[in-house]
Amino acid sequence: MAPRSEESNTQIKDDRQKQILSSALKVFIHKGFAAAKMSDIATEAGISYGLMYHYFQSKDEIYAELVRDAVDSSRHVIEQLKADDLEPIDKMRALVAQIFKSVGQQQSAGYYFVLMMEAMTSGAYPIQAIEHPHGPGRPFDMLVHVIEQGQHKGQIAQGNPAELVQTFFSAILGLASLKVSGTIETMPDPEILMRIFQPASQTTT
Amino acid sequence: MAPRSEESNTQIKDDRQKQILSSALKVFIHKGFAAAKMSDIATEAGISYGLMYHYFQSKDEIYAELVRDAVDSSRHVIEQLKADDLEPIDKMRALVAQIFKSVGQQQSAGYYFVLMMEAMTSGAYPIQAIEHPHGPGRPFDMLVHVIEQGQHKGQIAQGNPAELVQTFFSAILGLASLKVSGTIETMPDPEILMRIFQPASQTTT
DNA sequence: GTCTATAAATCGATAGAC
DNA sequence: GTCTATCGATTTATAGAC
Repeated sequence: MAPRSEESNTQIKDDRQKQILSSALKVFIHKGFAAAKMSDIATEAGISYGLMYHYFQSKDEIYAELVRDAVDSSRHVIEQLKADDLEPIDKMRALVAQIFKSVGQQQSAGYYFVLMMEAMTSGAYPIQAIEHPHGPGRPFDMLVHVIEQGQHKGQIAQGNPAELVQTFFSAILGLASLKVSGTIETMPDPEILMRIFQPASQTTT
Repeated sequence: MAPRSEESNTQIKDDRQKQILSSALKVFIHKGFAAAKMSDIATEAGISYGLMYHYFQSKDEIYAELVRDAVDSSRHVIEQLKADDLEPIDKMRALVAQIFKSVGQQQSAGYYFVLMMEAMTSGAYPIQAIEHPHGPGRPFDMLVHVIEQGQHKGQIAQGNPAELVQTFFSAILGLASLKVSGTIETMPDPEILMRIFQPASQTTT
C-alpha cells in the first residue's frame, strides 16, 4: 500500500481536531453547553458520531479546550493592545473595532469572546480545569489598567475602573450574543459604546 | 371531614403554580433551559418531583409560561414609562434605575429581563408559542419611539435609534447576567450606561 | 393533592467491524 | 482512521398508592 507521505497521519489528526473544535465552538455558542449534543457537533463537522471520541475523550474536554483557547486568545489580543503605541482611549477604540469586526464577520475570535463570557457567567459548565477570572494575567484585570491610565490622562471618565470595564464588556457580550443569534444583522456604530468612557465635559476647561 | 373553606382548592392550586414558576425562573436563569432539571425545580420549590406534573404538562410548558410572563412584564414596565410625565432622557434613566434595582435585589423583574433576552438569543429554546421580538407592542420597538423623541429634543445623541436600544439592552443584559451569576457583587453606576445616550456636545451652542 | 416507584426517551460514551 | 451498532446513565414523563 502506498503511504501518503505528503500528509502524515499526525497532520490529519491535527486537522481533524481543529475541525472538531471549530464546529464545537459554533454549536456551543448557538445552543449552550448543556443543549449542545455531540451529534450536533459531529454533523456540523461532517464526520460520524463515533469519530468524535477518537479525538476527544468527552464533551467536557472539548469545552474545556475551547475555553482555554478563548482565554488565551483574549489575553493575546489585550497584550498586543498594551504593547501598541496608542493613547489609552484609542486602545479601547481599537479593541472595540477588532471585536466588532470579528463578531460581524463570524470569525472564531468573535465566538471566543462570547464563549469566555458565558463560561464565566454560567453555573452549569464544567470549568474546573480552567483558570478563573481573577489574577495578574487575566483579560479583565489587564483592561482595568488601561482604563486607569486613560483616566489619569483625562481621556476617560472618572469613577470605578472595574465598573467601567464591566459595563463595557457586558455591552459587547450582549451585542455579540444578539449578532450570533441572528437577532440583529449588523453590529452598531462602535462610537456608541465608546461614549461610556466619555468624560463629563469635552473641553478640559 | 371538615372542608377548609378559608382556602379553596383553586386557591391552593394557584399558589402552587406561582411557587413552581418562581422556583423555575431562578433555576432557568442560573443553569439555562437545557441544564435545568425538573428535579432542580422541584427541590427549589420544596415539593416532590411528581407533583410538578400535576401542575404543568412539561418542562417546555413551564419555560414558555415564564417567557410569556417576562414579555408581559417588560411590556408593562415600558408602557408605564411611556405614560409617565417625564422627559425622554429621564424615562430612560428611570428604566435603568428600575432594572438595576430589581436585578440588584434579586426580584423577579430582574430575572424576567435576563430570561426574555436569553430566550431571544438562544437557538436551543422552545419558544414556538411565544410572540417574537418584532411588531407594534414589543418592548424593543416601544423603546425606539422614546429614543426618537429624545433625539428630536436634543437630549439623546443622533444616530440609528435601533442601534442605541440594542447597545443599551445589551449592556443591561450582560450586567444582569454577571450579577445573577455572582461574578459581580453590585451593579455599576447607572450613569455609566446613560452616557450611551449623551449627545456629542453638552451645551446646545 | 401529594407522594414514591416505574416506564420511556434521550444522550454521552464504548465496542468492534472495515 | 472511520464508521455503525450498542451499552449505560441520566432525565423526562407517567402510574398508581395514600
